[in-house]
Amino acid sequence: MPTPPMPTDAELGILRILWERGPATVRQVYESLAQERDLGYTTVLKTMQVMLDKGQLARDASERSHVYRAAMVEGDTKGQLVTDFMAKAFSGSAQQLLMHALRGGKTSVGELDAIQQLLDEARKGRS
Amino acid sequence: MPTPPMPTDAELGILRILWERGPATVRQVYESLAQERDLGYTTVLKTMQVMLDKGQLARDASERSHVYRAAMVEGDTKGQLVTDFMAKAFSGSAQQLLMHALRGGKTSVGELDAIQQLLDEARKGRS
DNA sequence: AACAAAGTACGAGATTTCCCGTTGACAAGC
DNA sequence: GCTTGTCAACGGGAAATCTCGTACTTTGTT
Repeated sequence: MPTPPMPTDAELGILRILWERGPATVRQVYESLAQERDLGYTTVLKTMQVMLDKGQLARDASERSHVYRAAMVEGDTKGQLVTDFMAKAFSGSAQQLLMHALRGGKTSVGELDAIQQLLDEARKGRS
Repeated sequence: MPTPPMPTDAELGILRILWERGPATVRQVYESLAQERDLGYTTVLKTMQVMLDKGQLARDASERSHVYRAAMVEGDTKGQLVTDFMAKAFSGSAQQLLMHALRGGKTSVGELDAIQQLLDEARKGRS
């Protein structure tokens, strides 16, 4: 009730689509997800209905095709997710987290610049 | 076992202890874990036995109290974990990951410095 | 030798997660 | 009016996960 529970993996996949595309129907979400992995339409529908019950999603049911959207602030949810993951896997160390995130060298130079900017801002907040 | 599967949450808790303390007996892991949350000795034992079967842990059974250790390279496992998480929650964006990790301002100045160093090294690898 | 303490092995219940088939409502076109 | 297609609703099943109780084994102590 007051605190919607942490999304499961399947739920996170749906949230990610809604975060990227904005409010969407079940079919739109389904078609995005089906490109990544094999699953049925009713599976997505059921999951989104459950998420509606949990308070993770909200919807506009005025039209025949209901339009769903993420119910919570995107940044809050993501922050909670990463904090939880950081605690579970890295004992809460942001340094370790980034170290292993940059490993593999998949991060572009542009992204590195953006990270630099984030870092500068975080520094200002401390001093 | 070609590919040891991704650790579950409970398994990750055990791995984290072993990464921090090095090889340990079930009782030692149990006592560390019991400080964080409430659970039984046999629960930890059983989980570690399952992990042994899966190839996530290895053990020295020559002594009466078996000594367990993480079977895979710590860095590889952590890298895989963070890559997977980054894909699921942030569509693979390291920038978004760090942005939400630094949110909340729990990161110390010393850690920020260490992150800066990581960033510089990553930059060198690109240019 | 008998007993107690500590540890492992085994099995299994409870819960969560994930997935889909089926059904019924509704609308559009013939 | 009947058929066809789309969608939400519902129920439930299979698998993974987490947890613990019980039984057996080994070691040490009296």
